[in-house]
Amino acid sequence: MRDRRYGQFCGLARAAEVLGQRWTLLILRDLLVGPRRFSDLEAGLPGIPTSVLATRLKELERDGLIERSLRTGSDRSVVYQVTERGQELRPALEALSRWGAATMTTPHEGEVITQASLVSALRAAARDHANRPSARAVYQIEAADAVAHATVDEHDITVEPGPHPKPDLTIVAGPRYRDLLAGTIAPADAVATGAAELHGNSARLDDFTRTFQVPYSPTLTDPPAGVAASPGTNQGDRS
Amino acid sequence: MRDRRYGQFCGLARAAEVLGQRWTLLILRDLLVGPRRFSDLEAGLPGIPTSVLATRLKELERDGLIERSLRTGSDRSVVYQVTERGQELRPALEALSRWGAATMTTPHEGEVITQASLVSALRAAARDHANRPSARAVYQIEAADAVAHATVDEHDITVEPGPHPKPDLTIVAGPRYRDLLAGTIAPADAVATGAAELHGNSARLDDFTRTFQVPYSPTLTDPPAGVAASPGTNQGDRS
DNA sequence: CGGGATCCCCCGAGATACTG
DNA sequence: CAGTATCTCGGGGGATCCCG
Repeated sequence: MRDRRYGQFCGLARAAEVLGQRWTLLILRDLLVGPRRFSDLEAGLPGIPTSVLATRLKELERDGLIERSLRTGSDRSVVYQVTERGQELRPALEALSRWGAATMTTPHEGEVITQASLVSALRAAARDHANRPSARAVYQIEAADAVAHATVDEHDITVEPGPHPKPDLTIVAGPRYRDLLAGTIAPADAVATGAAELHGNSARLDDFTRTFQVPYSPTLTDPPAGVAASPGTNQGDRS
Repeated sequence: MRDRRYGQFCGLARAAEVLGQRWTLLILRDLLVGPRRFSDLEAGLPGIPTSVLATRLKELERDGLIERSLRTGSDRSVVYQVTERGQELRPALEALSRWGAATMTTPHEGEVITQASLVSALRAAARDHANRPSARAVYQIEAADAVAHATVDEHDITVEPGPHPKPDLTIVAGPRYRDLLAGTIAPADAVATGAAELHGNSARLDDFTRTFQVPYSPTLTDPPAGVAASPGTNQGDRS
């Protein structure tokens, strides 16, 4: 566990020392959705070696971003959860998410959509209450095997994993779904082009796209992605 | 140059693929201050291997964050500068800087302060114009061997490297200077405790601390830093 | 002298197997 | 379920060398 320091008295350098290791940001993304067990994390991060996950969890605990606790009750298992210090990362991770979302024109081959990635993407896309419709609504969003729901009122937006019992509108995302959030496709055309399939009060789609928005960088040349293919399959949450 | 991908259709994962390599964030920090030559970057990033710097610059160019250009005129040399896509990273890097700044209670042994780190730290600390005094002012800030100046008016704050010909107030930072920005030390006590030495209109210090602010995490336990020692020496800008 | 390329060494990540 | 152990291999740290 050597010193991967940068030797600079600088906030960005300090952040990079803690967060710059491989998989660290994605582990935190998942834990910011909610407490998770070791095997939950492993399932939500396809490809991570167990040894790396174990090492990262120890480092993050040492650095004060997360803590282990023993779940009480029927299943006495270990859960990891973010500390207050870890919570403070939220604005920075959401800014990074939005920046990265500009390159997501289409999934690369084999890319999956996990429950945590869907939730954190929607949280990052949530607009300020001054810049969105004031109507209350509950949306359910489905993409590949991931499901999340968003509860919107005048003050807050909360996004949680899993389905909702009575959503006003359910949106089943197609391959070009992201273009809908980017404003490249008009909501009215979304269903026609296959960007999304709707259930429920489809008139709410307009409100939805004005409530959640991702940036769009027209100058981007995404590396050739072959077929704009199936997002693959999701592992992870017992929702 | 293998695929250090994460295999997830997720903005944060995409960002981590581009930015998560070692030294990348610090290279971008320096380039966001202004165009730099290879040797400028090398000098401003003590400890970076030239091979890593060359590799990172190629990757960043490939990913569209920076571009090489040949400087015209007397010195025909190569300069690297951020593209518009690179500029879009500013909010995310500033959020990371602020988060990391909370751990900067005292410099670790051997940590240096570079020109670019000082400039980017001040830019990240600049408060919204709704939350700061409206007075115009020019501040010069000196920390270790680094110097920067900030020009504040009602609308904007600009921070640039190097000294200013006629600052209203010059602040020479001592070891506990950051506590001043964090609000842990009252401005009136700053000079007495050695947190800062002032030249010029010292009544402006109050405005300064209300214009630039860094977060403070009281729960942090910084690893033992030995002596709260000399920040070392700065390399870098020909200012 | 600026702008790298090349070399060696070793750490850390990936992959898989195994254990409390 | 929650990790540890072991192996291999690519990439970073560090020094040196090279080219226009």
